[in-house]
Amino acid sequence: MATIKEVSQLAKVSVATVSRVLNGRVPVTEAKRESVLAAVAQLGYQPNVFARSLATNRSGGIGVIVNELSSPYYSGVIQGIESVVEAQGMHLLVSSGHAGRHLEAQAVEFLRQRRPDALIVQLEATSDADLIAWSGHGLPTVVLGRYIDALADRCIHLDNLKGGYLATRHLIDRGHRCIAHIAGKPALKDARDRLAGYRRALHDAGISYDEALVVEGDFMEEGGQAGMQRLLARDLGFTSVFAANDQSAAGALLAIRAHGLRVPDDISLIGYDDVLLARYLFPALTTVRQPFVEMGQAAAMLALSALSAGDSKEVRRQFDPVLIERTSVAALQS
Amino acid sequence: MATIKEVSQLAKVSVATVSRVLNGRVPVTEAKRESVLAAVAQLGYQPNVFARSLATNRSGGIGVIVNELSSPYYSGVIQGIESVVEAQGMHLLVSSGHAGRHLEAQAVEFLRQRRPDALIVQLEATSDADLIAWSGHGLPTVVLGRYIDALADRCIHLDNLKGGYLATRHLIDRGHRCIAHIAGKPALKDARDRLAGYRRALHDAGISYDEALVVEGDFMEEGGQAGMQRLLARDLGFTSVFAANDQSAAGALLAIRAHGLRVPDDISLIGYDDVLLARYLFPALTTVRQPFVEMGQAAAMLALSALSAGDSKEVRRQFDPVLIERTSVAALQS
DNA sequence: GCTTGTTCTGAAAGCGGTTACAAGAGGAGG
DNA sequence: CCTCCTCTTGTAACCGCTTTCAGAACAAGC
Repeated sequence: MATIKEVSQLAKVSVATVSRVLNGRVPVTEAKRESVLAAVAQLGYQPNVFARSLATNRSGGIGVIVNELSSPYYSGVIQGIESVVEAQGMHLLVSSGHAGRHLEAQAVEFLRQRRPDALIVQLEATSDADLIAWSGHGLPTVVLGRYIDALADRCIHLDNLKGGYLATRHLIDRGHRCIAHIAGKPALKDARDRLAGYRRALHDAGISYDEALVVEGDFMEEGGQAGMQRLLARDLGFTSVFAANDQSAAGALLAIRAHGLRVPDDISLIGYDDVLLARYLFPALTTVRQPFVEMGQAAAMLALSALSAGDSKEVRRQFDPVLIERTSVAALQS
Repeated sequence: MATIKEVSQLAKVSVATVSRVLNGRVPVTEAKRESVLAAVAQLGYQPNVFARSLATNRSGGIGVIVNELSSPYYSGVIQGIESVVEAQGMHLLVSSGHAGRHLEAQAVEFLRQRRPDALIVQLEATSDADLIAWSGHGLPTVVLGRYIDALADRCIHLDNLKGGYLATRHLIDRGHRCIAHIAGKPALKDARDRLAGYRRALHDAGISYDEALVVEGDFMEEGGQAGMQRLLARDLGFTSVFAANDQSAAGALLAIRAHGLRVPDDISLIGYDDVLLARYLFPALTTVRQPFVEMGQAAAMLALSALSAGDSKEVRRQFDPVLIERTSVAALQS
């Protein structure tokens, strides 16, 4: 593999000049520039990124941490990040598969050692305080899926309260008054916010909140299924269910069907996220969409803007959930 | 950020000694070793990976190229790769979103510049010859999802012919004799192999191959839907369909339903891949599973073994498809 | 006690770039 | 024609680590 020195010899200039031509921020005589370029082409020269990073103390990499690479949520986000990072000639360092506070911290440490120029994290178990401490530590950090006051200009998030409101409101608009909710683990802010949205929508419609109509799920199919079974066993006469995410909704669907009821004829069902499977469920799931890819792109732009002292003002940080109507919700005959 | 020099001064040894205790392949007196370790701990020292890479000419990174990060196929594969790569203390450099020969080559070039220690590629448009040429170029390369003779010990793949056979055979075993097939683009080897498996199963069962029963899809929902419509329009009296992947099957399901028919009562349907949505379709899709995560892990192990002059013999390179029975296939009353 | 052999250790030479600094070239102004 | 500037260029000092090489230290053998 050719080095800058070989290029400089072939082009009959100094290595400094080669470097200047390649980096282009210092003017170089046209004749020399061409000579260098010709030598570069002839040798197929490619700068050694290690040497460059050592000298500049920049890696050209953006670190990304998500909980699970293969989940439909995060993979959309990463896709979004990747598209803008790579368009900037930078690369992605990914780390995943870390559930729990300790493992998350370890993942951050792991990436930090690789010295990315910026970090984008979507962490669940880590506290706000830790996040604040880390991002103060010299490495520009973008926080995905959470809003932290102290890091306001570095947070990309979606208003989950509004999303929960939207979903519940949709059911109310269709005539439903008795609405159950399969929540996520209360440890997750997303889950709490969606629940809060649910409660506010009920409140605004003058429907009183009934604790018995809410069960705790786990954002997974099993939890949705189990939650729905408990709900059905209580026999409270609800006509619709808002599940805190699509997977829970899928589980709920199974339980409803196993109970001999039909969606949406007997029970209307609405999910959250709009992942791929929502379209494929039968009936196709009405749900609340989170723009994963766009949020990933925004996160990447924010991270990059922190590097180039650029235009972080223009990056959108808050995203709105939007209702996607399919066929799992029926209007109630009244 | 502390450097090795500061550590050496604090520990009152030379930088060489610090390096030796950190890398641990050269013996160091116990007293000095402890002194160094203490200094490292006190300073919170972390080696600079750029300098290390420059000196050793190893990056500690594994490059991965896939077509689409957010697809359920590839994200499973990446998950698998990531788990073993990170367990080895190495990291992942990912690049995606490259459809077409030219962009694929560009992605390879992009990653090559970052000098990963090995490369794992799942490429569709690139020819075998190019792959052979690239992998001869000094960078250990593992090829996913394809079998190339010249690279036999560097290929991880699944026997798609067997998978196609399995699917078709399953329908035959259930009494079906008139079986349609929604294929993938013939440019893709996977698609051709599955079709070949379909034909062989028919042949083995003494059923003659009817070209009119096969339509070309695109591995996506739209293609599956359109293909199914064409098939139905031909009115050939088939009782079952083998779709070349689950998404096509999902599309086909839509078309069947739109035509006023039911699955599996009127038409049995079988897919391929066993991605998440297969379980959630209604009826749940009988399909052929590809072990994505395991294949990713195998690819990573193969890549790593190429570095450590290790035990590549033990890595499994060929994987078998397995039939997953759900409820989209009915036995034919005869 | 001296030689020989075996470990350990430190000095210093890379690895391949970037960039501060100084010097040369050329043009403008007096 | 000389001086002063400005614009390019080359030299060389770094960036922080690994590793070779040679010397130091120590144990063993005679």
